[in-house]
Amino acid sequence: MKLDEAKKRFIGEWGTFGSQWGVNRTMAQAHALLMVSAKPLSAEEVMEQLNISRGNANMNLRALIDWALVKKTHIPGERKEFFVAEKNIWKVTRQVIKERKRRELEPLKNMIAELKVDVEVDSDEGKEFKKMMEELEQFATAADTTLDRLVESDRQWLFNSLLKFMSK
Amino acid sequence: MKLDEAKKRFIGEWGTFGSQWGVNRTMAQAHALLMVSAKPLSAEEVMEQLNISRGNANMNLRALIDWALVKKTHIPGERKEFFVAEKNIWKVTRQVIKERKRRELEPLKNMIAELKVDVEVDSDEGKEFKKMMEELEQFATAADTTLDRLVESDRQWLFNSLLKFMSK
DNA sequence: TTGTATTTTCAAAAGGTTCTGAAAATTCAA
DNA sequence: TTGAATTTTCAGAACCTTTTGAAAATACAA
Repeated sequence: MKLDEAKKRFIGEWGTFGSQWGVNRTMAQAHALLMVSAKPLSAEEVMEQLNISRGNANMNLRALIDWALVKKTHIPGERKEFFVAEKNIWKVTRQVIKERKRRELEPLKNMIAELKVDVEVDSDEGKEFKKMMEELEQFATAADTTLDRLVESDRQWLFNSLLKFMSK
Repeated sequence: MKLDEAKKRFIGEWGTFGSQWGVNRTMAQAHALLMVSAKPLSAEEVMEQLNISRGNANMNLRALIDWALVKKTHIPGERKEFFVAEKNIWKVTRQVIKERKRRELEPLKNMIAELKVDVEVDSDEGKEFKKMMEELEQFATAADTTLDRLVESDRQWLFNSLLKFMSK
């Protein structure tokens, strides 16, 4: 298989994968394109390679920057801006976990905590509801702390934890 | 806060949370509704509580059954079918991980393995690409095995691993 | 400054997903 | 069987998200 074809397939699949995870397909594709690109690419080049409009390229590249998965760069002698992706997959994963935790898990925890406190528990059903909220809170807290540890830890974390399990 | 209002807020938020994770909002809401419901509900009741059509209720309840998050039940003397959700949040999480792993991680792993083998590595860029695929594969495998362990393990896993980290 | 290259914005269009509701199919008590 | 209750299906409508592309804004060399 030619390199170009392999890259295209990877970009396509990564886009599909992303869209299953609530990430806009084009954003995931742009990320994949930059991940497998040896050199920084200009907005123009991203437009051409993905067959998308200028506006679309601009919007999705900025979203990637917002997620801290891509950085702007300058090339001496060039006026254009160029874009480079973080290529270390562990760093990428940690960054994604960090952002999603902040954007999603925290609001959820706040909501649960609030409902747990505010709800009237006069009926049996009320007590059941409160119990469910307490379990959810316990779960969210455990997940939160574990993910924090993962984000703070070095790239070996997953392997280490894996080895521990293997040797049990 | 009245129990009904608390339930409504929970259902709404759970729907939002789900839609950020690529799950149809209504499906997540139906799941939430059944999670906080003390009794099995009929399709009719789900329609009423969520203000959705018969077809929509049917489709999403079946999707929940397909994900093994909800089961059909019968109530003596009633002809209708009723629906109950798995209420143990650890079981729910394990089930979701299991399904998504199967539906998403496995195809991704296959694709990467294929590209890694098939790609021509005559150029430096080709070598770079292959290296990236190898890193991705390594990562996917580590994630896969760790998630398998998590799915197979009992509900204490997260707490145990948490304690280990705490005591380091 | 001025003029050109480049980036950003955003209203409208396109595309995709979800929902509705009525008709068809199924189930089951009698 | 029959027929009423219940569930399923699916084409079209509604809704939501993404994309386009041209105009406005910005950056910068001269």
